[in-house]
Amino acid sequence: MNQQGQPGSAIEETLRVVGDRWSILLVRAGLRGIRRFDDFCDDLGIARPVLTERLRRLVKFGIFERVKYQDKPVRYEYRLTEAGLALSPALVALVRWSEEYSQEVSSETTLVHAPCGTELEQAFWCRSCQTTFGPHAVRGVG
Amino acid sequence: MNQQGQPGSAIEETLRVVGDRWSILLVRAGLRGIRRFDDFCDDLGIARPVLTERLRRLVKFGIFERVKYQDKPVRYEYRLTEAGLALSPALVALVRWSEEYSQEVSSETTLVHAPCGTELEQAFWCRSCQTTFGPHAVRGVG
DNA sequence: AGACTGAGTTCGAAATCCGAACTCAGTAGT
DNA sequence: ACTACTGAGTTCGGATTTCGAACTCAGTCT
Repeated sequence: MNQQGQPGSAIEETLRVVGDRWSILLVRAGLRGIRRFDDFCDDLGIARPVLTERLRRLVKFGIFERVKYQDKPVRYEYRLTEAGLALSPALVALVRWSEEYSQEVSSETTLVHAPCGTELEQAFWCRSCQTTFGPHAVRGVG
Repeated sequence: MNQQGQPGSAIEETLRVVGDRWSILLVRAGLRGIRRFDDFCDDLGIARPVLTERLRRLVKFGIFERVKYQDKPVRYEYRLTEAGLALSPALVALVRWSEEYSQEVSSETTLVHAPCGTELEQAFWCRSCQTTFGPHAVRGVG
């Protein structure tokens, strides 16, 4: 609603880190338990040089950490940090969107509350009102 | 991403549509009220040929619609559809992430619960448990 | 020795992106 | 009528990014 030309808004900020064709997919793979270079490679079909560069950047921005898991031949793997895990609301939002609006693909519900198996809903939470609410009640998107 | 026209998961599905460097930014611009070709161009600093191609694709996937708003010299503008609007939870998630974890830029809180002005939190909601919960308790992301 | 593992690098070819200049229909001013 | 301007694009050559395939390098297994 306003056109203040700030240097970089919050979204631009975030997209500078994960706004390419692969980063979000890498985070998702990480959430699914994938950690090793070759496994990322096989799972996503990403070209190896691109994977190298992408992982390096995600490490630099604190989304993955490069951890030595073996000494004899030195080997590293990539684990999601807390910041990386914190991207999951965005992933969930993207999954839900495709389930609801994507024209292709039969979308079964794939996201559930682990303890009870119930389909999850995404909501915003207001601490002071103690209520959940939807996107229409959000002010300041962007 | 799998080879060829494989079904692909929900996220891959979504990212095939909005998973490039500009599309999310275009949606955000749309949310801020921008509709005209030149205005998208100026606001984002996107190259014109790329903007042309991107808008065409987003229209094809039902996120924007191309609307004639004038006859004499025929002119079109681009408006977000309902499906486009429905991407806002994802945008919100990205904004929140940068506010919380991005190392650069002083991030003031920009997203609030409109009725009361309190900073919002994003959470998952289980209808049957009647509780909110965090990413750790989500099963099946992707 | 020879084959294998796993995290990368190197390579040239192909796809994308870029800014700048151009098009095209109509409008406004002198 | 001539010029300048508007707004939604298109065309151009050059720069950047991505690609797949093959290679490296240390150590291990048989």
